Amino acid sequence: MNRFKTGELEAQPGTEIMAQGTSSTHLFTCLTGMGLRYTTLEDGQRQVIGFVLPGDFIGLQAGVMLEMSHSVEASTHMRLCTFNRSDLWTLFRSHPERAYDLTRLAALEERFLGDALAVVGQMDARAKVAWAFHRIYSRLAAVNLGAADRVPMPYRQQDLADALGLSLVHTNKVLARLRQDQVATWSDGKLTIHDIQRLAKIAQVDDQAPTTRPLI
Amino acid sequence: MNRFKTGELEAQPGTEIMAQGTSSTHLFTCLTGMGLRYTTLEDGQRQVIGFVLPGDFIGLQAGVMLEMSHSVEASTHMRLCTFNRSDLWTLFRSHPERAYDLTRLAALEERFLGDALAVVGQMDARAKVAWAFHRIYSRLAAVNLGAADRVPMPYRQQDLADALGLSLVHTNKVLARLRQDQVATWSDGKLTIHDIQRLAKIAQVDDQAPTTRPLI
DNA sequence: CGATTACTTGAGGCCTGTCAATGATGGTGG
DNA sequence: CCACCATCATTGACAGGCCTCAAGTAATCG
Repeated sequence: MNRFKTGELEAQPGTEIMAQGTSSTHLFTCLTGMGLRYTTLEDGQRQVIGFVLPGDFIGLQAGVMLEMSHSVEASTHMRLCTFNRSDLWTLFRSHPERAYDLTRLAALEERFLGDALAVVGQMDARAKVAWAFHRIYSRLAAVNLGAADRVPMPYRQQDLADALGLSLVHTNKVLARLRQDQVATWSDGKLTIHDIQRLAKIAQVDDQAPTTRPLI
Repeated sequence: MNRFKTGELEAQPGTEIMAQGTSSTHLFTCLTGMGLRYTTLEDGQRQVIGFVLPGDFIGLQAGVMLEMSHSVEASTHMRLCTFNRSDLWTLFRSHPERAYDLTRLAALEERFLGDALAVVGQMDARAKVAWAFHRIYSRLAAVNLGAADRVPMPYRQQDLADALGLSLVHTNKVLARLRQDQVATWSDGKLTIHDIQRLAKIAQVDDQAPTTRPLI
Protein backbone atom coordinates (compact mmCIF):
# COMPACT_ATOMS: atom_id res chain seq x y z
CA MET A 1 0.00 0.00 0.00
CA ASN A 2 2.89 2.30 0.60
CA ARG A 3 3.46 2.43 -3.14
CA PHE A 4 0.52 4.76 -3.42
CA LYS A 5 1.51 6.99 -0.57
CA THR A 6 2.56 10.38 -1.84
CA GLY A 7 3.54 12.03 1.41
CA GLU A 8 2.43 13.15 4.81
CA LEU A 9 0.51 16.16 6.00
CA GLU A 10 0.17 17.84 9.36
CA ALA A 11 -3.05 19.54 10.35
CA GLN A 12 -3.53 21.89 13.28
CA PRO A 13 -6.59 21.80 15.54
CA GLY A 14 -9.55 23.49 13.88
CA THR A 15 -8.26 22.98 10.35
CA GLU A 16 -10.78 21.93 7.72
CA ILE A 17 -9.19 18.99 5.92
CA MET A 18 -11.93 18.45 3.36
CA ALA A 19 -14.88 20.70 2.64
CA GLN A 20 -18.44 19.61 1.99
CA GLY A 21 -19.46 20.04 -1.64
CA THR A 22 -15.94 20.21 -2.97
CA SER A 23 -13.74 17.70 -4.70
CA SER A 24 -10.16 16.96 -3.77
CA THR A 25 -7.12 15.65 -5.55
CA HIS A 26 -5.93 13.98 -2.38
CA LEU A 27 -7.22 11.26 -0.13
CA PHE A 28 -5.95 10.63 3.37
CA THR A 29 -5.47 8.10 6.06
CA CYS A 30 -5.37 9.43 9.59
CA LEU A 31 -2.11 8.36 11.24
CA THR A 32 -2.38 10.19 14.55
CA GLY A 33 -4.80 12.64 16.10
CA MET A 34 -8.58 12.85 16.04
CA GLY A 35 -11.14 14.78 14.05
CA LEU A 36 -14.75 15.18 13.05
CA ARG A 37 -16.93 14.55 10.02
CA TYR A 38 -19.94 16.83 9.76
CA THR A 39 -22.47 18.27 7.38
CA THR A 40 -23.89 21.75 7.54
CA LEU A 41 -27.56 22.21 6.67
CA GLU A 42 -28.95 25.16 4.76
CA ASP A 43 -30.17 26.84 7.90
CA GLY A 44 -26.73 26.59 9.47
CA GLN A 45 -27.39 23.68 11.79
CA ARG A 46 -24.61 21.14 11.99
CA GLN A 47 -24.81 17.36 12.15
CA VAL A 48 -21.69 15.53 13.23
CA ILE A 49 -21.61 12.37 11.10
CA GLY A 50 -18.80 10.65 12.91
CA PHE A 51 -15.50 10.86 14.66
CA VAL A 52 -12.20 10.43 12.82
CA LEU A 53 -9.76 8.21 14.67
CA PRO A 54 -6.26 6.96 13.84
CA GLY A 55 -6.46 4.45 11.01
CA ASP A 56 -9.55 5.99 9.44
CA PHE A 57 -9.71 6.64 5.74
CA ILE A 58 -10.75 10.14 4.68
CA GLY A 59 -12.19 11.12 1.35
CA LEU A 60 -13.57 7.94 -0.12
CA GLN A 61 -16.54 9.89 -1.42
CA ALA A 62 -14.27 12.43 -3.08
CA GLY A 63 -12.41 9.51 -4.55
CA VAL A 64 -15.19 7.55 -6.19
CA MET A 65 -17.84 10.22 -6.50
CA LEU A 66 -16.74 13.71 -7.30
CA GLU A 67 -17.94 15.52 -4.27
CA MET A 68 -17.78 15.22 -0.53
CA SER A 69 -21.14 15.20 1.21
CA HIS A 70 -19.56 16.23 4.47
CA SER A 71 -16.63 18.20 5.80
CA VAL A 72 -13.75 16.80 7.82
CA GLU A 73 -12.07 18.86 10.48
CA ALA A 74 -9.13 18.24 12.78
CA SER A 75 -9.95 18.42 16.48
CA THR A 76 -6.40 17.83 17.60
CA HIS A 77 -3.08 18.02 15.83
CA MET A 78 -3.28 15.36 13.12
CA ARG A 79 -0.77 13.54 11.00
CA LEU A 80 -2.18 12.35 7.69
CA CYS A 81 -0.92 9.97 5.06
CA THR A 82 -1.76 11.35 1.61
CA PHE A 83 -2.71 9.63 -1.65
CA ASN A 84 -3.49 10.83 -5.12
CA ARG A 85 -7.07 10.40 -6.13
CA SER A 86 -5.97 9.51 -9.65
CA ASP A 87 -4.14 6.47 -8.31
CA LEU A 88 -7.39 5.01 -7.05
CA TRP A 89 -8.37 3.67 -10.42
CA THR A 90 -4.92 2.17 -10.87
CA LEU A 91 -5.41 0.37 -7.59
CA PHE A 92 -8.64 -1.20 -8.80
CA ARG A 93 -6.92 -2.50 -11.92
CA SER A 94 -3.73 -3.81 -10.39
CA HIS A 95 -4.57 -4.65 -6.78
CA PRO A 96 -8.03 -6.18 -6.60
CA GLU A 97 -7.48 -7.36 -3.06
CA ARG A 98 -6.82 -3.76 -1.96
CA ALA A 99 -9.84 -2.59 -3.92
CA TYR A 100 -11.85 -5.21 -2.10
CA ASP A 101 -10.60 -3.87 1.23
CA LEU A 102 -11.65 -0.42 0.16
CA THR A 103 -15.15 -1.62 -0.59
CA ARG A 104 -15.27 -3.41 2.72
CA LEU A 105 -14.26 -0.20 4.38
CA ALA A 106 -17.07 1.63 2.63
CA ALA A 107 -19.52 -1.05 3.74
CA LEU A 108 -18.21 -0.76 7.28
CA GLU A 109 -18.78 2.98 7.26
CA GLU A 110 -22.26 2.35 6.00
CA ARG A 111 -22.83 0.01 8.88
CA PHE A 112 -21.57 2.54 11.40
CA LEU A 113 -23.82 5.17 9.95
CA GLY A 114 -26.76 2.82 10.15
CA ASP A 115 -26.03 2.24 13.82
CA ALA A 116 -25.76 5.96 14.42
CA LEU A 117 -29.05 6.56 12.66
CA ALA A 118 -30.78 4.01 14.86
CA VAL A 119 -29.36 5.66 17.97
CA VAL A 120 -30.23 9.20 16.98
CA GLY A 121 -33.66 8.14 15.79
CA GLN A 122 -34.77 5.89 18.61
CA MET A 123 -32.88 6.39 21.85
CA ASP A 124 -33.37 8.97 24.59
CA ALA A 125 -30.67 11.42 25.55
CA ARG A 126 -29.06 9.34 28.29
CA ALA A 127 -28.75 6.31 26.04
CA LYS A 128 -27.41 8.40 23.20
CA VAL A 129 -24.58 9.81 25.26
CA ALA A 130 -23.78 6.41 26.72
CA TRP A 131 -23.68 4.95 23.24
CA ALA A 132 -21.31 7.64 22.01
CA PHE A 133 -19.03 7.00 24.97
CA HIS A 134 -19.07 3.30 24.35
CA ARG A 135 -18.31 3.73 20.68
CA ILE A 136 -15.41 6.10 21.21
CA TYR A 137 -14.03 3.93 23.95
CA SER A 138 -14.19 0.63 22.09
CA ARG A 139 -12.92 2.05 18.84
CA LEU A 140 -9.92 3.60 20.56
CA ALA A 141 -9.31 0.43 22.52
CA ALA A 142 -9.26 -1.45 19.22
CA VAL A 143 -6.29 0.61 18.06
CA ASN A 144 -4.61 0.45 21.46
CA LEU A 145 -4.96 4.06 22.41
CA GLY A 146 -5.45 5.10 25.99
CA ALA A 147 -5.36 3.05 29.16
CA ALA A 148 -7.73 0.37 30.39
CA ASP A 149 -10.50 2.73 31.44
CA ARG A 150 -9.34 6.08 30.16
CA VAL A 151 -9.15 7.19 26.55
CA PRO A 152 -8.63 10.55 24.83
CA MET A 153 -11.79 12.31 23.70
CA PRO A 154 -10.64 15.72 22.51
CA TYR A 155 -14.00 17.14 21.49
CA ARG A 156 -16.28 19.84 22.79
CA GLN A 157 -19.67 19.20 24.31
CA GLN A 158 -21.14 21.01 21.35
CA ASP A 159 -19.58 18.40 19.04
CA LEU A 160 -21.18 15.56 20.95
CA ALA A 161 -24.51 17.38 21.03
CA ASP A 162 -24.40 17.88 17.26
CA ALA A 163 -23.53 14.22 16.79
CA LEU A 164 -26.52 13.02 18.79
CA GLY A 165 -29.11 15.55 17.76
CA LEU A 166 -29.29 17.10 21.22
CA SER A 167 -28.94 20.65 22.45
CA LEU A 168 -25.74 21.68 24.15
CA VAL A 169 -27.52 22.44 27.38
CA HIS A 170 -29.30 19.14 27.62
CA THR A 171 -26.15 17.24 26.69
CA ASN A 172 -24.35 18.96 29.52
CA LYS A 173 -27.03 17.91 31.99
CA VAL A 174 -26.94 14.33 30.83
CA LEU A 175 -23.16 14.32 31.21
CA ALA A 176 -23.53 15.59 34.75
CA ARG A 177 -25.95 12.80 35.57
CA LEU A 178 -23.72 10.08 34.12
CA ARG A 179 -20.91 11.51 36.21
CA GLN A 180 -22.98 11.53 39.40
CA ASP A 181 -24.16 8.01 38.73
CA GLN A 182 -20.57 6.86 38.53
CA VAL A 183 -20.91 5.56 35.00
CA ALA A 184 -18.41 7.70 33.11
CA THR A 185 -16.65 11.06 33.39
CA TRP A 186 -15.60 13.18 30.46
CA SER A 187 -13.47 16.20 31.25
CA ASP A 188 -10.28 17.83 30.03
CA GLY A 189 -10.43 15.89 26.80
CA LYS A 190 -10.30 12.54 28.58
CA LEU A 191 -13.07 10.01 28.88
CA THR A 192 -12.97 7.80 31.96
CA ILE A 193 -15.21 4.77 32.15
CA HIS A 194 -16.18 3.87 35.70
CA ASP A 195 -18.58 1.04 34.97
CA ILE A 196 -18.39 -0.44 31.50
CA GLN A 197 -21.16 -2.93 32.23
CA ARG A 198 -23.70 -0.33 33.15
CA LEU A 199 -22.55 1.89 30.29
CA ALA A 200 -23.12 -0.92 27.81
CA LYS A 201 -26.51 -1.63 29.31
CA ILE A 202 -27.63 1.98 29.12
CA ALA A 203 -26.36 2.18 25.54
CA GLN A 204 -28.09 -1.09 24.62
CA VAL A 205 -24.95 -2.67 23.19
CA ASP A 206 -23.53 -6.04 24.06
CA ASP A 207 -19.98 -5.48 25.16
CA GLN A 208 -18.20 -7.85 22.84
CA ALA A 209 -15.13 -8.17 20.67
CA PRO A 210 -14.53 -5.15 18.46
CA THR A 211 -14.72 -5.56 14.70
CA THR A 212 -11.39 -5.28 12.97
CA ARG A 213 -11.01 -2.60 10.35
CA PRO A 214 -9.08 -3.01 7.12
CA LEU A 215 -6.23 -0.51 7.00
CA ILE A 216 -5.74 1.48 3.84
CA MET B 1 -23.05 -7.90 -15.68
CA ASN B 2 -25.57 -10.51 -16.68
CA ARG B 3 -22.79 -13.08 -16.61
CA PHE B 4 -23.02 -13.08 -12.83
CA LYS B 5 -26.75 -13.28 -12.67
CA THR B 6 -27.86 -16.64 -11.35
CA GLY B 7 -31.60 -16.23 -11.51
CA GLU B 8 -34.60 -14.29 -10.41
CA LEU B 9 -36.64 -14.39 -7.25
CA GLU B 10 -40.12 -13.24 -6.39
CA ALA B 11 -40.95 -11.97 -2.94
CA GLN B 12 -44.42 -11.40 -1.53
CA PRO B 13 -45.32 -8.36 0.59
CA GLY B 14 -44.09 -8.78 4.13
CA THR B 15 -41.36 -11.24 3.23
CA GLU B 16 -38.01 -10.80 4.95
CA ILE B 17 -35.42 -10.94 2.17
CA MET B 18 -32.36 -10.67 4.35
CA ALA B 19 -32.16 -10.86 8.12
CA GLN B 20 -30.08 -8.68 10.41
CA GLY B 21 -27.14 -10.54 11.91
CA THR B 22 -27.14 -13.31 9.36
CA SER B 23 -25.02 -14.00 6.34
CA SER B 24 -26.33 -14.93 2.93
CA THR B 25 -25.04 -16.81 -0.06
CA HIS B 26 -27.01 -14.57 -2.37
CA LEU B 27 -27.00 -10.91 -3.22
CA PHE B 28 -29.79 -9.14 -5.03
CA THR B 29 -30.72 -6.29 -7.23
CA CYS B 30 -34.28 -5.04 -6.96
CA LEU B 31 -35.90 -5.19 -10.39
CA THR B 32 -39.46 -4.20 -9.52
CA GLY B 33 -41.35 -3.47 -6.34
CA MET B 34 -40.37 -1.60 -3.19
CA GLY B 35 -39.10 -2.56 0.23
CA LEU B 36 -37.55 -1.45 3.49
CA ARG B 37 -34.20 -1.69 5.22
CA TYR B 38 -34.38 -1.61 9.00
CA THR B 39 -32.56 -2.53 12.17
CA THR B 40 -34.17 -3.77 15.34
CA LEU B 41 -32.72 -2.60 18.64
CA GLU B 42 -32.39 -4.76 21.70
CA ASP B 43 -35.46 -3.27 23.32
CA GLY B 44 -37.51 -4.02 20.23
CA GLN B 45 -37.65 -0.55 18.73
CA ARG B 46 -37.18 -0.39 15.01
CA GLN B 47 -35.23 2.10 12.90
CA VAL B 48 -35.96 2.16 9.21
CA ILE B 49 -32.61 2.75 7.54
CA GLY B 50 -33.88 3.36 4.07
CA PHE B 51 -36.31 2.50 1.32
CA VAL B 52 -35.49 -0.09 -1.33
CA LEU B 53 -36.46 1.03 -4.81
CA PRO B 54 -36.08 -0.59 -8.23
CA GLY B 55 -32.43 -0.64 -9.21
CA ASP B 56 -31.15 -0.84 -5.63
CA PHE B 57 -28.52 -3.33 -4.67
CA ILE B 58 -29.26 -5.50 -1.65
CA GLY B 59 -26.73 -7.30 0.49
CA LEU B 60 -23.48 -5.48 -0.09
CA GLN B 61 -22.67 -5.87 3.59
CA ALA B 62 -23.33 -9.58 3.48
CA GLY B 63 -21.09 -9.68 0.44
CA VAL B 64 -17.97 -7.97 1.71
CA MET B 65 -18.43 -8.36 5.43
CA LEU B 66 -19.96 -11.51 6.73
CA GLU B 67 -23.04 -10.18 8.38
CA MET B 68 -25.90 -7.86 7.62
CA SER B 69 -26.36 -5.03 10.08
CA HIS B 70 -29.95 -4.58 9.00
CA SER B 71 -32.87 -6.56 7.65
CA VAL B 72 -34.52 -6.07 4.28
CA GLU B 73 -38.21 -6.63 3.82
CA ALA B 74 -40.52 -6.47 0.82
CA SER B 75 -43.35 -3.95 1.14
CA THR B 76 -44.90 -4.85 -2.18
CA HIS B 77 -44.49 -7.79 -4.49
CA MET B 78 -40.85 -7.68 -5.57
CA ARG B 79 -38.86 -9.16 -8.38
CA LEU B 80 -35.21 -9.65 -7.54
CA CYS B 81 -32.17 -10.44 -9.63
CA THR B 82 -29.93 -12.86 -7.71
CA PHE B 83 -26.15 -13.23 -7.59
CA ASN B 84 -23.82 -15.60 -5.84
CA ARG B 85 -21.78 -14.01 -3.11
CA SER B 86 -18.79 -16.14 -4.07
CA ASP B 87 -18.73 -14.49 -7.48
CA LEU B 88 -18.08 -11.13 -5.92
CA TRP B 89 -14.39 -11.78 -5.52
CA THR B 90 -14.17 -12.98 -9.10
CA LEU B 91 -15.70 -9.71 -10.16
CA PHE B 92 -13.01 -7.75 -8.38
CA ARG B 93 -10.28 -9.71 -10.15
CA SER B 94 -11.70 -9.74 -13.64
CA HIS B 95 -13.91 -6.65 -13.89
CA PRO B 96 -12.27 -3.78 -12.06
CA GLU B 97 -14.60 -1.26 -13.63
CA ARG B 98 -17.59 -3.13 -12.16
CA ALA B 99 -15.85 -3.38 -8.82
CA TYR B 100 -15.33 0.36 -8.98
CA ASP B 101 -19.03 0.83 -9.60
CA LEU B 102 -19.76 -1.30 -6.60
CA THR B 103 -17.56 0.85 -4.41
CA ARG B 104 -19.19 3.94 -5.80
CA LEU B 105 -22.52 2.44 -4.90
CA ALA B 106 -21.34 1.83 -1.36
CA ALA B 107 -20.11 5.40 -1.14
CA LEU B 108 -23.45 6.61 -2.44
CA GLU B 109 -25.28 4.64 0.23
CA GLU B 110 -22.98 6.16 2.80
CA ARG B 111 -23.87 9.58 1.52
CA PHE B 112 -27.58 8.85 1.68
CA LEU B 113 -27.23 7.61 5.22
CA GLY B 114 -25.31 10.73 6.16
CA ASP B 115 -28.12 12.85 4.78
CA ALA B 116 -30.69 10.83 6.68
CA LEU B 117 -28.69 11.19 9.87
CA ALA B 118 -28.61 14.95 9.48
CA VAL B 119 -32.35 15.03 8.93
CA VAL B 120 -33.23 12.78 11.85
CA GLY B 121 -30.78 14.57 14.10
CA GLN B 122 -31.52 18.19 13.31
CA MET B 123 -34.89 18.77 11.71
CA ASP B 124 -38.32 19.09 13.27
CA ALA B 125 -41.14 16.71 12.43
CA ARG B 126 -42.65 18.73 9.62
CA ALA B 127 -39.31 19.08 7.84
CA LYS B 128 -38.53 15.40 8.36
CA VAL B 129 -41.71 14.25 6.65
CA ALA B 130 -41.28 16.75 3.84
CA TRP B 131 -37.73 15.53 3.34
CA ALA B 132 -38.84 11.91 3.16
CA PHE B 133 -41.50 12.81 0.62
CA HIS B 134 -39.01 14.69 -1.46
CA ARG B 135 -36.50 11.86 -1.36
CA ILE B 136 -38.99 9.20 -2.35
CA TYR B 137 -40.40 11.38 -5.08
CA SER B 138 -37.09 12.36 -6.65
CA ARG B 139 -35.61 8.88 -6.45
CA LEU B 140 -38.64 7.36 -8.11
CA ALA B 141 -38.67 10.10 -10.71
CA ALA B 142 -35.04 9.26 -11.45
CA VAL B 143 -36.04 5.75 -12.47
CA ASN B 144 -39.13 6.96 -14.34
CA LEU B 145 -41.74 5.51 -12.04
CA GLY B 146 -45.02 7.26 -11.48
CA ALA B 147 -46.49 10.31 -13.15
CA ALA B 148 -45.38 13.93 -12.98
CA ASP B 149 -46.71 14.61 -9.52
CA ARG B 150 -47.82 11.21 -8.30
CA VAL B 151 -45.58 8.31 -7.35
CA PRO B 152 -46.12 4.99 -5.58
CA MET B 153 -45.31 4.96 -1.87
CA PRO B 154 -46.51 1.58 -0.65
CA TYR B 155 -45.54 1.94 3.00
CA ARG B 156 -47.40 2.29 6.26
CA GLN B 157 -47.34 5.42 8.40
CA GLN B 158 -45.53 3.35 11.00
CA ASP B 159 -42.72 2.74 8.51
CA LEU B 160 -42.28 6.43 7.87
CA ALA B 161 -42.42 7.16 11.58
CA ASP B 162 -39.70 4.58 12.26
CA ALA B 163 -37.60 6.04 9.47
CA LEU B 164 -37.74 9.55 10.88
CA GLY B 165 -37.55 8.84 14.58
CA LEU B 166 -41.10 10.01 15.22
CA SER B 167 -44.08 8.38 16.88
CA LEU B 168 -46.87 7.04 14.73
CA VAL B 169 -49.38 9.43 16.20
CA HIS B 170 -47.33 12.53 15.64
CA THR B 171 -46.41 11.45 12.12
CA ASN B 172 -50.10 11.11 11.35
CA LYS B 173 -50.78 14.64 12.57
CA VAL B 174 -47.94 16.07 10.53
CA LEU B 175 -49.27 14.28 7.46
CA ALA B 176 -52.68 15.78 8.06
CA ARG B 177 -51.18 19.25 8.25
CA LEU B 178 -49.18 18.85 5.04
CA ARG B 179 -52.37 17.72 3.39
CA GLN B 180 -54.38 20.68 4.66
CA ASP B 181 -51.61 23.06 3.62
CA GLN B 182 -51.84 21.69 0.09
CA VAL B 183 -48.22 20.59 0.03
CA ALA B 184 -48.55 16.85 -0.47
CA THR B 185 -51.04 14.06 0.06
CA TRP B 186 -50.13 10.48 0.85
CA SER B 187 -52.96 7.96 0.81
CA ASP B 188 -53.72 4.55 -0.61
CA GLY B 189 -50.06 3.91 -1.25
CA LYS B 190 -49.73 6.90 -3.55
CA LEU B 191 -47.86 10.10 -2.86
CA THR B 192 -49.17 13.18 -4.62
CA ILE B 193 -47.09 16.33 -4.62
CA HIS B 194 -49.17 19.48 -4.81
CA ASP B 195 -46.41 22.04 -4.48
CA ILE B 196 -42.90 20.80 -5.09
CA GLN B 197 -41.39 24.21 -4.45
CA ARG B 198 -42.82 24.54 -0.98
CA LEU B 199 -42.05 20.92 -0.24
CA ALA B 200 -38.40 21.45 -1.12
CA LYS B 201 -38.30 24.59 0.97
CA ILE B 202 -39.78 22.89 4.02
CA ALA B 203 -37.36 19.98 3.56
CA GLN B 204 -34.41 22.33 3.13
CA VAL B 205 -33.28 20.77 -0.11
CA ASP B 206 -32.56 22.57 -3.37
CA ASP B 207 -34.72 20.98 -5.99
CA GLN B 208 -32.07 20.09 -8.53
CA ALA B 209 -31.02 17.34 -10.90
CA PRO B 210 -31.05 13.90 -9.35
CA THR B 211 -27.78 12.03 -8.96
CA THR B 212 -27.43 9.06 -11.24
CA ARG B 213 -26.90 5.69 -9.66
CA PRO B 214 -24.63 3.00 -11.04
CA LEU B 215 -26.63 -0.10 -11.86
CA ILE B 216 -25.33 -3.45 -10.72
C1' DC C 1 -7.35 42.89 32.22
C1' DG C 2 -10.96 43.04 28.67
C1' DA C 3 -12.34 39.58 25.25
C1' DT C 4 -13.21 35.07 23.83
C1' DT C 5 -14.35 30.27 24.36
C1' DA C 6 -16.12 26.46 26.84
C1' DC C 7 -18.65 24.59 30.62
C1' DT C 8 -22.42 24.83 34.10
C1' DT C 9 -26.94 25.62 36.09
C1' DG C 10 -31.80 27.29 36.65
C1' DA C 11 -36.47 28.54 34.81
C1' DG C 12 -40.09 28.14 31.67
C1' DG C 13 -42.33 26.58 27.53
C1' DC C 14 -43.18 23.79 23.46
C1' DC C 15 -42.72 19.98 20.52
C1' DT C 16 -43.40 15.42 20.60
C1' DG C 17 -44.54 10.93 22.96
C1' DT C 18 -47.95 8.15 25.36
C1' DC C 19 -52.50 6.75 26.33
C1' DA C 20 -56.99 6.04 24.75
C1' DA C 21 -60.89 5.65 21.83
C1' DT C 22 -63.05 5.47 17.21
C1' DG C 23 -63.54 4.60 12.34
C1' DA C 24 -62.42 2.22 8.05
C1' DT C 25 -61.16 -1.73 5.53
C1' DG C 26 -60.46 -6.48 4.43
C1' DG C 27 -60.13 -11.31 5.40
C1' DT C 28 -62.26 -15.38 7.73
C1' DG C 29 -65.41 -18.65 9.25
C1' DG C 30 -70.01 -19.99 10.68
C1' DC D 1 -74.60 -12.88 4.41
C1' DC D 2 -73.02 -11.35 8.54
C1' DA D 3 -70.61 -11.39 13.00
C1' DC D 4 -65.74 -11.46 14.23
C1' DC D 5 -61.06 -10.23 14.17
C1' DA D 6 -56.79 -7.96 12.65
C1' DT D 7 -54.52 -4.16 10.64
C1' DC D 8 -54.13 0.52 9.70
C1' DA D 9 -55.47 5.39 9.93
C1' DT D 10 -57.33 9.21 12.68
C1' DT D 11 -58.19 12.30 16.53
C1' DG D 12 -58.25 14.26 21.36
C1' DA D 13 -56.27 14.79 25.99
C1' DC D 14 -52.42 14.98 28.76
C1' DA D 15 -47.73 14.54 30.32
C1' DG D 16 -42.89 14.85 29.85
C1' DG D 17 -38.39 15.07 27.73
C1' DC D 18 -35.92 18.24 25.55
C1' DC D 19 -35.16 23.04 23.77
C1' DT D 20 -34.57 27.95 24.45
C1' DC D 21 -33.41 31.76 27.06
C1' DA D 22 -30.59 33.62 30.44
C1' DA D 23 -26.95 34.22 33.67
C1' DG D 24 -22.81 32.96 35.85
C1' DT D 25 -18.09 30.64 36.40
C1' DA D 26 -13.62 29.27 34.82
C1' DA D 27 -9.74 29.22 31.78
C1' DT D 28 -7.01 31.00 27.97
C1' DC D 29 -5.04 34.74 25.30
C1' DG D 30 -3.34 39.06 23.30
